[in-house]
Amino acid sequence: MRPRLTDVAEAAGVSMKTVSNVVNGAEHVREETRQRVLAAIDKLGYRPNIAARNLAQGRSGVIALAVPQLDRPYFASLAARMLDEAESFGWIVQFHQTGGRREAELALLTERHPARLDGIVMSPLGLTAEDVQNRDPSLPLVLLGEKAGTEHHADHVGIDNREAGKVATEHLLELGRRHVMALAPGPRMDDERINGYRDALAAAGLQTDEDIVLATGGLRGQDAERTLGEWLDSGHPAPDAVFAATDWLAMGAIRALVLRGLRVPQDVAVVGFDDIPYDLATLPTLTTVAPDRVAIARLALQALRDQRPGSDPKRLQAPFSLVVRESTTGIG
Amino acid sequence: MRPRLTDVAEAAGVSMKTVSNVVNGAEHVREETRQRVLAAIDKLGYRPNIAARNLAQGRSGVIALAVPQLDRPYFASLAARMLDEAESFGWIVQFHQTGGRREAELALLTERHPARLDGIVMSPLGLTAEDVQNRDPSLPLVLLGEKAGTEHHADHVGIDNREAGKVATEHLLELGRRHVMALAPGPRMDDERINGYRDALAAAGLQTDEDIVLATGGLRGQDAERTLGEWLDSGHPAPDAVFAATDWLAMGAIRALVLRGLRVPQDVAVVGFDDIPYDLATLPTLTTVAPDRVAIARLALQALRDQRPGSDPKRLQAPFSLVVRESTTGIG
DNA sequence: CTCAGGACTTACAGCGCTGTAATGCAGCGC
DNA sequence: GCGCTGCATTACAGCGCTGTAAGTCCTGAG
Repeated sequence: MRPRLTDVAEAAGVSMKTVSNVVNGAEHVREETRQRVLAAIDKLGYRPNIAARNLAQGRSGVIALAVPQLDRPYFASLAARMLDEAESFGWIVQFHQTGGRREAELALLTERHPARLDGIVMSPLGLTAEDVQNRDPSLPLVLLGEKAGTEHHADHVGIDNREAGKVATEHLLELGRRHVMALAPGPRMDDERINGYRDALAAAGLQTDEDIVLATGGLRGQDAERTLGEWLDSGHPAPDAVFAATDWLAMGAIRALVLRGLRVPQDVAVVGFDDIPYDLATLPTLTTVAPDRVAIARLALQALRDQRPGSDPKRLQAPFSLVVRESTTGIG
Repeated sequence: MRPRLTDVAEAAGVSMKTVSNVVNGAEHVREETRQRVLAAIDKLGYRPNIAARNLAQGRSGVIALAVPQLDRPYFASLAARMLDEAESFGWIVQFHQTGGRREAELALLTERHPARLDGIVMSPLGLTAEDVQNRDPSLPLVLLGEKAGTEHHADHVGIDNREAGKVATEHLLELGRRHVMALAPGPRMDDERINGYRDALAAAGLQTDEDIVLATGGLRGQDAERTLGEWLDSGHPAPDAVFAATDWLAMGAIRALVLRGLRVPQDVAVVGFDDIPYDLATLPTLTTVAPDRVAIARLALQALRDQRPGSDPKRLQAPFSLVVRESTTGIG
């Protein structure tokens, strides 16, 4: 049988509660007592029973992490880091896949969960600002990512997309490219990443040509491949660089370019965004904006832990970096 | 306050235990009583408290899923399906990343977990057969994947790698290729996937040339790129097809080929293995063996649930299919 | 030397649920 | 009409922990 608190208490010659205090790092335990208790814990191999602790505390020790799809590399790598960090917060992470559908996201916020959750970290796609506003305020919520509007009504962790878009575009300009296309899912072309792109052009004294800010109409590589392909096929001159709002779009763009005989990066340099892990196995490997996922995870969990019902939403920013690879500087 | 079992009992005019029986679908409850209880549950919006149930039952409702890295697309997509299936089994899935390190994998099996686990599903890399054999038999364990040896001492779910390797190679042979190279992490060249490759060659009346069964020495794309690159650079004639034991190796191989002016698939057709999700954004998209991940997840969880200490290890096989894409049949 | 007050420790109830044993109550055979 | 059987239901202890209130012991000021 697994040792319990009482067993340790008996072995150490103290009360159950004192052992509990030691385990939970409470103050007001004499050093000598603590040592005796720790020795007993060690000797018996005691580990606390989480179910009992949660029952007594009225919490579950479980938080939910909701992403559109776990098998999308961006979310997988984010989830991986979230997992690492949650461990040090003492949380078990329950994963959910929403498919980006509003009803699935909403269900998580409103539904009574079989296991009461201590909080939710969600990367929303379908959720509206009202949905977030009308949620149960007793269930801590932290939002990730870039779904405009929602972030005003709950704690939010992200990176400075505008600045990142600017840095990515500046990299292209520094390589001497002057005819830089932007590719985003759109049609909402007010995306912050694209605004950063505009900032960079403006700062370089160039005028933004809104005709080469293309909306792909979707997030998949194929969407970018089709959009850019049609654009090229209709006789437009090829750009000498492409800034894509996500890595998938960048990869799709590279397909469209290469299939038409253009060389990347010699003819067209391409920058992506997200740094999804593909193990440097694509050709060419992708220059991209890499969000600091460890920081995102840590900030999100801290915010979740420290959230109090009724307090004002916090907006937190994690750092990012530009990772330069073959798609802008070439091979070798 | 959240309604409890007693609240429902009071509302329905029965005992707490009867409500419990209804909730848990027990027999011996009169239909009329059941209806009354269900109405009360519905009216109060009752949901069971998992922490309390687990405490009373001595289980935790949590299983662990351990994979080397969650941000590797293969494991991410497997984890995604595992999550879907676990829901219908009433399990919360606790994810773990082992990095493929034996000590991390072993720790999961031997360590006392803060939350007692109801079972572990693990994709082992470092674990030895002895480690598996000497584990705590009271903790149900199901192994996934292809770490030879371990599967004899615990329930195991996989696909028929040999048959799959054969099917993949046959596809290359059917395209008229005759000089088919095999690429595997090695140096253990008894890999079942490669044996399937040998089977296919033998069935076609071709002799296996063990000189073109190359060991990459690692799982990453770079490993395959370097291995194949060096082989080509040292003057060997290029094969007209490559069967790679994983998609990453296939992608690395494609890099090595294309960077040397060979066209895929015109000069060299390439088949991978695993069907990791890259959204059809690579160029060319990869022909590959796609394991049925839903089946794998379901079989694994069923096995976990039905496992009894001391019973003989079961070996379960999930189906697979060959997905034909550009890397063998070309573009368009 | 006394006593207030802080440091440390303990006893005990109770978190919400389930398992077990016990009880109630028909219907049945004799 | 009695005991028996088996279904339906109940009472209650207890899962292992933590919060609270109530101690006990010691120190230093008066």
